[in-house]
Amino acid sequence: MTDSEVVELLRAHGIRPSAHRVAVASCVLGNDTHPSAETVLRKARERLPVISRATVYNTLNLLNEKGLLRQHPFGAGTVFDSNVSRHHHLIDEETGEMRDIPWEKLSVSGLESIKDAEITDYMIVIRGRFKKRRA
Amino acid sequence: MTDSEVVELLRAHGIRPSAHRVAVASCVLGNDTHPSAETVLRKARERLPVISRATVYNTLNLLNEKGLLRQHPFGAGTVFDSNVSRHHHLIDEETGEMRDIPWEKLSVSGLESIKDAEITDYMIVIRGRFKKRRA
DNA sequence: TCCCAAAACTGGACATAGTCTAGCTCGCAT
DNA sequence: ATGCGAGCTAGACTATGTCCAGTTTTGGGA
Repeated sequence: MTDSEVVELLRAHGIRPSAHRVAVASCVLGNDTHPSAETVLRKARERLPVISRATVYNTLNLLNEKGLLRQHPFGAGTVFDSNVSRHHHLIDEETGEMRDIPWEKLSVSGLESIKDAEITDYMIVIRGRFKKRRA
Repeated sequence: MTDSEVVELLRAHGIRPSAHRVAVASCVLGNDTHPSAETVLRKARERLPVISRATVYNTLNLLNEKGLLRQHPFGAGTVFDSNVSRHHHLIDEETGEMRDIPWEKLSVSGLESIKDAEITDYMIVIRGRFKKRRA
Protein backbone atom coordinates (compact mmCIF):
# COMPACT_ATOMS: atom_id res chain seq x y z
CA MET A 1 0.00 0.00 0.00
CA THR A 2 1.47 3.34 -1.05
CA ASP A 3 1.72 6.28 1.28
CA SER A 4 -0.90 8.19 -0.62
CA GLU A 5 -3.30 5.29 -0.34
CA VAL A 6 -2.69 5.25 3.40
CA VAL A 7 -3.33 8.99 3.53
CA GLU A 8 -6.60 8.56 1.70
CA LEU A 9 -7.67 5.73 3.95
CA LEU A 10 -6.96 7.73 7.08
CA ARG A 11 -8.84 10.73 5.75
CA ALA A 12 -11.76 8.52 4.74
CA HIS A 13 -12.02 7.49 8.36
CA GLY A 14 -11.78 10.97 9.77
CA ILE A 15 -8.14 10.76 10.85
CA ARG A 16 -5.81 13.61 10.07
CA PRO A 17 -2.87 12.05 8.26
CA SER A 18 0.16 13.44 10.05
CA ALA A 19 3.54 12.13 8.98
CA HIS A 20 3.80 10.08 12.17
CA ARG A 21 0.41 8.52 11.75
CA VAL A 22 1.17 7.59 8.16
CA ALA A 23 4.42 5.99 9.24
CA VAL A 24 2.65 3.90 11.87
CA ALA A 25 -0.32 3.04 9.69
CA SER A 26 1.78 1.85 6.80
CA CYS A 27 3.53 -0.64 9.08
CA VAL A 28 0.24 -2.36 9.68
CA LEU A 29 -2.29 -1.64 6.96
CA GLY A 30 -2.35 -3.43 3.65
CA ASN A 31 -0.42 -6.51 4.64
CA ASP A 32 -1.30 -9.69 6.45
CA THR A 33 1.39 -9.64 9.10
CA HIS A 34 0.30 -9.47 12.72
CA PRO A 35 2.76 -7.15 14.39
CA SER A 36 2.92 -6.37 18.09
CA ALA A 37 3.03 -2.77 19.24
CA GLU A 38 6.77 -3.03 19.83
CA THR A 39 7.31 -4.36 16.33
CA VAL A 40 5.37 -1.45 14.91
CA LEU A 41 7.44 0.94 17.00
CA ARG A 42 10.65 -0.56 15.63
CA LYS A 43 9.48 -0.50 12.03
CA ALA A 44 8.11 3.02 12.31
CA ARG A 45 11.48 4.21 13.63
CA GLU A 46 13.18 2.92 10.49
CA ARG A 47 11.18 5.51 8.59
CA LEU A 48 11.00 8.17 11.21
CA PRO A 49 13.83 7.88 13.71
CA VAL A 50 12.19 10.16 16.24
CA ILE A 51 8.82 8.79 17.13
CA SER A 52 7.76 8.09 20.67
CA ARG A 53 6.21 4.97 22.06
CA ALA A 54 3.17 6.99 23.14
CA THR A 55 2.53 8.14 19.58
CA VAL A 56 2.64 4.58 18.31
CA TYR A 57 0.21 3.41 20.96
CA ASN A 58 -2.03 6.43 20.43
CA THR A 59 -2.11 5.85 16.71
CA LEU A 60 -2.75 2.12 16.96
CA ASN A 61 -5.58 2.74 19.41
CA LEU A 62 -6.99 5.40 17.13
CA LEU A 63 -6.89 3.09 14.11
CA ASN A 64 -8.56 0.47 16.25
CA GLU A 65 -11.36 2.83 17.34
CA LYS A 66 -11.93 3.97 13.80
CA GLY A 67 -12.21 0.42 12.56
CA LEU A 68 -9.06 0.29 10.45
CA LEU A 69 -7.59 -2.59 12.38
CA ARG A 70 -8.34 -5.07 15.13
CA GLN A 71 -6.45 -6.13 18.17
CA HIS A 72 -6.07 -9.78 19.13
CA PRO A 73 -4.76 -11.10 22.42
CA PHE A 74 -3.94 -14.61 21.22
CA GLY A 75 -0.68 -15.60 19.61
CA ALA A 76 2.49 -14.09 20.99
CA GLY A 77 1.05 -11.32 23.14
CA THR A 78 -1.29 -8.68 21.76
CA VAL A 79 -1.01 -8.19 18.03
CA PHE A 80 -2.70 -5.99 15.45
CA ASP A 81 -4.52 -7.22 12.40
CA SER A 82 -5.36 -5.03 9.43
CA ASN A 83 -7.86 -7.57 8.19
CA VAL A 84 -11.06 -6.18 9.64
CA SER A 85 -13.42 -8.47 7.83
CA ARG A 86 -14.55 -11.61 9.60
CA HIS A 87 -12.06 -14.41 9.61
CA HIS A 88 -10.70 -17.16 11.80
CA HIS A 89 -7.23 -17.63 13.23
CA LEU A 90 -4.55 -20.25 13.12
CA ILE A 91 -1.76 -19.95 15.67
CA ASP A 92 1.55 -21.77 15.73
CA GLU A 93 2.00 -23.19 19.20
CA GLU A 94 5.76 -22.89 19.14
CA THR A 95 6.25 -19.41 17.82
CA GLY A 96 2.91 -17.77 18.49
CA GLU A 97 2.82 -16.71 14.85
CA MET A 98 -0.69 -16.09 13.61
CA ARG A 99 -2.31 -16.59 10.22
CA ASP A 100 -5.75 -15.66 9.00
CA ILE A 101 -8.22 -18.24 7.79
CA PRO A 102 -10.91 -17.06 5.36
CA TRP A 103 -14.38 -16.91 6.89
CA GLU A 104 -15.88 -19.23 4.27
CA LYS A 105 -13.43 -22.01 4.90
CA LEU A 106 -14.98 -22.98 8.21
CA SER A 107 -18.43 -22.82 9.68
CA VAL A 108 -19.99 -23.11 13.08
CA SER A 109 -23.31 -24.66 13.93
CA GLY A 110 -25.24 -24.53 17.15
CA LEU A 111 -24.94 -20.81 17.83
CA GLU A 112 -28.72 -20.52 18.11
CA SER A 113 -28.48 -22.61 21.27
CA ILE A 114 -26.60 -19.82 23.05
CA LYS A 115 -29.39 -18.20 25.00
CA ASP A 116 -27.71 -16.32 27.80
CA ALA A 117 -25.94 -13.74 25.68
CA GLU A 118 -26.44 -11.47 22.74
CA ILE A 119 -23.74 -12.49 20.31
CA THR A 120 -21.91 -9.70 18.52
CA ASP A 121 -19.04 -11.65 17.05
CA TYR A 122 -17.33 -14.99 17.07
CA MET A 123 -14.36 -16.74 15.57
CA ILE A 124 -12.60 -20.06 15.55
CA VAL A 125 -9.14 -20.12 17.07
CA ILE A 126 -7.02 -23.05 15.96
CA ARG A 127 -3.72 -24.02 17.52
CA GLY A 128 -1.20 -26.27 15.85
CA ARG A 129 2.08 -26.37 14.00
CA PHE A 130 2.59 -24.73 10.65
CA LYS A 131 3.87 -27.17 8.08
CA LYS A 132 5.55 -24.76 5.74
CA ARG A 133 5.46 -21.25 4.43
CA ARG A 134 2.24 -19.45 3.79
CA ALA A 135 0.76 -20.37 0.42
CA MET B 1 -13.86 -29.06 46.47
CA THR B 2 -12.54 -29.90 49.91
CA ASP B 3 -8.92 -29.47 50.87
CA SER B 4 -8.37 -33.20 51.05
CA GLU B 5 -9.74 -33.61 47.55
CA VAL B 6 -7.32 -30.94 46.37
CA VAL B 7 -4.48 -32.73 48.13
CA GLU B 8 -5.41 -35.98 46.43
CA LEU B 9 -5.62 -34.31 43.06
CA LEU B 10 -2.20 -32.73 43.44
CA ARG B 11 -0.63 -36.01 44.54
CA ALA B 12 -2.29 -37.82 41.65
CA HIS B 13 -0.49 -35.44 39.32
CA GLY B 14 2.87 -35.78 41.01
CA ILE B 15 2.75 -32.47 42.86
CA ARG B 16 3.76 -32.34 46.50
CA PRO B 17 0.82 -30.78 48.29
CA SER B 18 2.43 -28.11 50.42
CA ALA B 19 0.12 -25.85 52.40
CA HIS B 20 0.81 -22.99 49.99
CA ARG B 21 0.08 -25.04 46.94
CA VAL B 22 -3.16 -26.28 48.41
CA ALA B 23 -4.18 -22.71 49.20
CA VAL B 24 -3.50 -21.61 45.64
CA ALA B 25 -5.01 -24.66 44.01
CA SER B 26 -8.23 -24.47 45.95
CA CYS B 27 -8.77 -20.92 44.68
CA VAL B 28 -8.93 -22.22 41.14
CA LEU B 29 -9.77 -25.91 41.01
CA GLY B 30 -13.27 -27.24 41.28
CA ASN B 31 -15.15 -24.13 40.32
CA ASP B 32 -15.98 -22.48 37.05
CA THR B 33 -14.66 -19.00 37.79
CA HIS B 34 -11.86 -17.69 35.64
CA PRO B 35 -9.58 -15.83 38.00
CA SER B 36 -6.54 -13.81 37.04
CA ALA B 37 -3.23 -14.40 38.80
CA GLU B 38 -3.77 -11.31 40.93
CA THR B 39 -7.21 -12.53 41.97
CA VAL B 40 -5.72 -15.84 43.00
CA LEU B 41 -3.02 -14.04 44.96
CA ARG B 42 -5.63 -12.01 46.82
CA LYS B 43 -7.82 -15.01 47.58
CA ALA B 44 -4.87 -17.14 48.63
CA ARG B 45 -3.81 -14.45 51.09
CA GLU B 46 -7.17 -14.61 52.79
CA ARG B 47 -6.27 -18.15 53.78
CA LEU B 48 -2.57 -17.74 54.15
CA PRO B 49 -1.62 -14.14 54.84
CA VAL B 50 2.05 -14.66 54.04
CA ILE B 51 2.36 -15.99 50.54
CA SER B 52 4.49 -14.36 47.93
CA ARG B 53 3.56 -13.40 44.43
CA ALA B 54 6.29 -15.68 43.12
CA THR B 55 4.81 -18.71 44.86
CA VAL B 56 1.41 -18.04 43.34
CA TYR B 57 2.86 -17.72 39.86
CA ASN B 58 5.06 -20.77 40.35
CA THR B 59 2.14 -22.83 41.53
CA LEU B 60 -0.19 -21.71 38.76
CA ASN B 61 2.46 -22.49 36.17
CA LEU B 62 3.06 -25.86 37.76
CA LEU B 63 -0.64 -26.70 37.72
CA ASN B 64 -0.69 -25.61 34.12
CA GLU B 65 2.26 -27.84 33.17
CA LYS B 66 0.76 -30.80 34.98
CA GLY B 67 -2.51 -30.38 33.16
CA LEU B 68 -4.67 -29.36 36.11
CA LEU B 69 -5.67 -26.07 34.58
CA ARG B 70 -5.39 -24.02 31.42
CA GLN B 71 -4.43 -20.46 30.79
CA HIS B 72 -6.41 -18.25 28.43
CA PRO B 73 -5.36 -14.86 27.14
CA PHE B 74 -8.81 -13.64 26.09
CA GLY B 75 -11.25 -11.93 28.37
CA ALA B 76 -9.90 -9.43 30.86
CA GLY B 77 -6.20 -10.24 30.65
CA THR B 78 -4.83 -13.71 31.22
CA VAL B 79 -7.06 -15.93 33.30
CA PHE B 80 -6.94 -19.50 34.53
CA ASP B 81 -9.54 -22.14 33.84
CA SER B 82 -9.85 -25.34 35.85
CA ASN B 83 -11.97 -26.87 33.15
CA VAL B 84 -9.37 -28.80 31.18
CA SER B 85 -11.76 -30.69 28.98
CA ARG B 86 -12.52 -29.24 25.57
CA HIS B 87 -14.98 -26.41 25.58
CA HIS B 88 -15.69 -23.12 23.92
CA HIS B 89 -15.73 -19.63 25.39
CA LEU B 90 -18.18 -16.81 25.68
CA ILE B 91 -16.79 -13.42 26.66
CA ASP B 92 -18.68 -10.35 27.78
CA GLU B 93 -17.43 -7.42 25.76
CA GLU B 94 -18.00 -4.91 28.52
CA THR B 95 -16.53 -6.66 31.50
CA GLY B 96 -14.25 -9.25 29.94
CA GLU B 97 -15.98 -11.89 32.08
CA MET B 98 -15.67 -15.36 30.59
CA ARG B 99 -18.01 -18.34 30.63
CA ASP B 100 -17.50 -21.86 29.37
CA ILE B 101 -19.68 -23.34 26.65
CA PRO B 102 -19.95 -27.14 26.57
CA TRP B 103 -18.14 -28.74 23.66
CA GLU B 104 -21.25 -30.50 22.37
CA LYS B 105 -23.27 -27.33 22.11
CA LEU B 106 -21.39 -26.08 19.06
CA SER B 107 -19.61 -27.71 16.20
CA VAL B 108 -17.20 -26.68 13.51
CA SER B 109 -17.08 -27.93 9.97
CA GLY B 110 -14.42 -27.43 7.36
CA LEU B 111 -11.39 -28.20 9.49
CA GLU B 112 -10.25 -30.81 6.97
CA SER B 113 -9.63 -27.97 4.53
CA ILE B 114 -6.82 -26.64 6.72
CA LYS B 115 -3.81 -28.03 4.95
CA ASP B 116 -0.90 -25.90 6.02
CA ALA B 117 -0.86 -26.88 9.68
CA GLU B 118 -1.15 -29.84 11.96
CA ILE B 119 -4.05 -29.00 14.21
CA THR B 120 -3.64 -29.82 17.88
CA ASP B 121 -6.59 -27.95 19.30
CA TYR B 122 -9.28 -25.47 18.46
CA MET B 123 -12.11 -23.61 20.08
CA ILE B 124 -14.81 -21.12 19.30
CA VAL B 125 -14.52 -17.75 20.97
CA ILE B 126 -17.76 -15.80 21.11
CA ARG B 127 -18.04 -12.17 22.11
CA GLY B 128 -21.24 -10.52 23.17
CA ARG B 129 -23.23 -9.28 26.13
CA PHE B 130 -24.43 -11.52 28.89
CA LYS B 131 -28.15 -11.24 29.41
CA LYS B 132 -28.36 -12.37 32.99
CA ARG B 133 -26.71 -14.47 35.63
CA ARG B 134 -25.22 -17.84 34.86
CA ALA B 135 -27.88 -20.56 34.77
C1' DT C 1 15.21 -38.37 67.31
C1' DC C 2 18.43 -35.80 64.75
C1' DC C 3 20.49 -34.36 60.62
C1' DC C 4 20.94 -33.34 55.84
C1' DA C 5 19.88 -32.48 51.21
C1' DA C 6 16.38 -31.27 48.32
C1' DA C 7 12.31 -28.89 47.60
C1' DA C 8 9.65 -25.01 48.54
C1' DC C 9 9.18 -20.32 49.66
C1' DT C 10 10.50 -15.43 50.26
C1' DG C 11 11.25 -10.43 49.00
C1' DG C 12 13.11 -7.71 45.90
C1' DA C 13 15.14 -6.62 41.58
C1' DC C 14 14.23 -6.84 36.99
C1' DA C 15 11.59 -7.17 32.55
C1' DT C 16 7.83 -6.15 29.53
C1' DA C 17 3.62 -3.98 28.00
C1' DG C 18 1.01 -0.29 28.17
C1' DT C 19 -1.07 4.36 30.05
C1' DC C 20 -0.87 9.02 31.46
C1' DT C 21 0.64 13.74 31.81
C1' DA C 22 2.77 18.16 31.35
C1' DG C 23 4.96 20.70 28.33
C1' DC C 24 6.67 21.67 23.55
C1' DT C 25 5.99 22.22 18.47
C1' DC C 26 4.00 22.80 14.26
C1' DG C 27 0.54 24.08 10.93
C1' DC C 28 -3.08 26.93 10.08
C1' DA C 29 -6.52 30.66 10.28
C1' DT C 30 -6.81 35.22 11.23
C1' DA D 1 3.12 37.69 13.04
C1' DT D 2 0.60 35.63 16.24
C1' DG D 3 -2.46 32.72 18.79
C1' DC D 4 -4.63 28.26 19.09
C1' DG D 5 -5.35 23.58 19.07
C1' DA D 6 -4.03 19.09 17.51
C1' DG D 7 -0.29 16.26 17.67
C1' DC D 8 3.97 14.78 19.52
C1' DT D 9 7.52 14.04 23.09
C1' DA D 10 10.04 12.08 27.16
C1' DG D 11 9.57 10.22 31.12
C1' DA D 12 7.00 8.80 35.15
C1' DC D 13 3.86 5.52 36.48
C1' DT D 14 1.04 1.07 36.68
C1' DA D 15 0.22 -3.71 35.89
C1' DT D 16 1.72 -8.14 35.07
C1' DG D 17 4.97 -11.47 35.23
C1' DT D 18 9.94 -13.58 35.73
C1' DC D 19 14.22 -14.39 38.01
C1' DC D 20 17.42 -14.92 41.59
C1' DA D 21 19.97 -15.40 45.88
C1' DG D 22 19.19 -16.47 50.30
C1' DT D 23 16.18 -18.74 53.93
C1' DT D 24 12.88 -22.07 55.66
C1' DT D 25 10.56 -26.34 55.53
C1' DT D 26 10.18 -31.09 54.70
C1' DG D 27 10.75 -35.89 54.40
C1' DG D 28 13.73 -39.72 54.66
C1' DG D 29 17.77 -42.12 56.39
C1' DA D 30 21.06 -43.15 60.18
